[in-house]
Amino acid sequence: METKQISKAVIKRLPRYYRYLGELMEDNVERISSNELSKKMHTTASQIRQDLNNFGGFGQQGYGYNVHYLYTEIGKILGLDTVHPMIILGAGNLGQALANYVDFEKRGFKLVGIFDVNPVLEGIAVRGLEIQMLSELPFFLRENNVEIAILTLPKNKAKEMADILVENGIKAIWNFAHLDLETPDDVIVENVHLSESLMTLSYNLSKYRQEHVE
Amino acid sequence: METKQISKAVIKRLPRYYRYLGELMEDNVERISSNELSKKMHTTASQIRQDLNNFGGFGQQGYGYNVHYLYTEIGKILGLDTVHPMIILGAGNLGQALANYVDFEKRGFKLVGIFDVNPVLEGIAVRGLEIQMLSELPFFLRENNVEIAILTLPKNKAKEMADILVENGIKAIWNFAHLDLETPDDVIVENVHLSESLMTLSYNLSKYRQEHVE
DNA sequence: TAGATTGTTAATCGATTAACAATC
DNA sequence: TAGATTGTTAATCGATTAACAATC
Repeated sequence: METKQISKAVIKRLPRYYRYLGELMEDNVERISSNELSKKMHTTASQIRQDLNNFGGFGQQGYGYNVHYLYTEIGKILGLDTVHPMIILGAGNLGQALANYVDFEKRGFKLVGIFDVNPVLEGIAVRGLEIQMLSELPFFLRENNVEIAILTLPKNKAKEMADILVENGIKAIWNFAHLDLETPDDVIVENVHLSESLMTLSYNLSKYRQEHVE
Repeated sequence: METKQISKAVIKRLPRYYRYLGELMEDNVERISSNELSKKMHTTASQIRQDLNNFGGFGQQGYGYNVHYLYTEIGKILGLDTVHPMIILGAGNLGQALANYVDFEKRGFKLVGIFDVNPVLEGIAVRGLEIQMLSELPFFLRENNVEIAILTLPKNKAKEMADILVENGIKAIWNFAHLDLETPDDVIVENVHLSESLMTLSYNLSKYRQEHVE
């Protein structure tokens, strides 16, 4: 349907615009020009205008952008105007940390289930939800409407569970496991590879050290 | 000193090469060609050769790359051959999750301290380290050699603490707080904005839905 | 030696920045 | 109307892919 393909780079920047606009709203700023915003965000006004115009003309010549309007529109583009039921697979520290992120629910990401393999955890409540056994997952998926699955399981288990998720019609996986999931094209996977992020940091640190040896 | 500037895109790919090479080693694969590796990783052989040649000629014509050698060399480039003492600021679920990542220590990222504001947590042991009060941080930094600080504090507190870290000579911050830190140029900041990652997922989900309405 | 595959240069593609006419 | 600032086209820059000579 949509033919105009929007680049990944643009999409990755949208949530950051959204965050800055939210802060401007908190500061009761009513309007902002691409130039002012570019200074705040350490980017170029040109990029901001180009990015936004992928989705429509949200501004007004001679005026700039209405902060509240732009915030709402970017929210819609990001799909934050609808509820996304989600489940967490893996109730370890990371899974529990994500379960307790208050901001998520505020943005429409509603946690409806949390699962683990460890029988010791069964029935323990996290954010008002009792931890269920992973073996109950297929049944749960058939009985409930779930959009997003968060994978905070170890590598092997994650791979296995990804297959089960796909079989049961899950269309989006937020993957924290250290592997690249092999899923059909119509399943959206967003990876968070924490160790890779830390290695990037380490690279920059090492490079800096090398360049500044006395 | 070093003048050849290596692009951020290349650096972001290095940890992924490192991961795949590690898996190949586990499978006892001795050598691999850029072409074979490109198929495994869903990228192009050309990109792999270009990326690696930023750092030197690690391969051999007619043979390919020795897996173990390349793994070790990329490890060195990423600074994984030295120990990086690090501290965690924020002993909530996320901080504790990161503290318990076994893989980090294996790669030289050695946790030497964990701090929080909450007095209730004081003295509780996480991975063999007693949680300390954030007020003790400046003293700790003067007495101990710390390279990396992991920020898993809420926004406001994170901003305040970043200043203290910089004042006390910390050169690298792994930032999980939902804000862009304002730090001097010689301080390396690597951001993990989880909510932005989830919004990207949400965008793709919404777009997919729009394109497939019955 | 012949075959394979790298390292590297050249061509293409895409993303960012600059410029400016349109318009509020 | 004059000034400001967008939306958009054109120019530049950088990154990816293709091609091939070098060489193991």
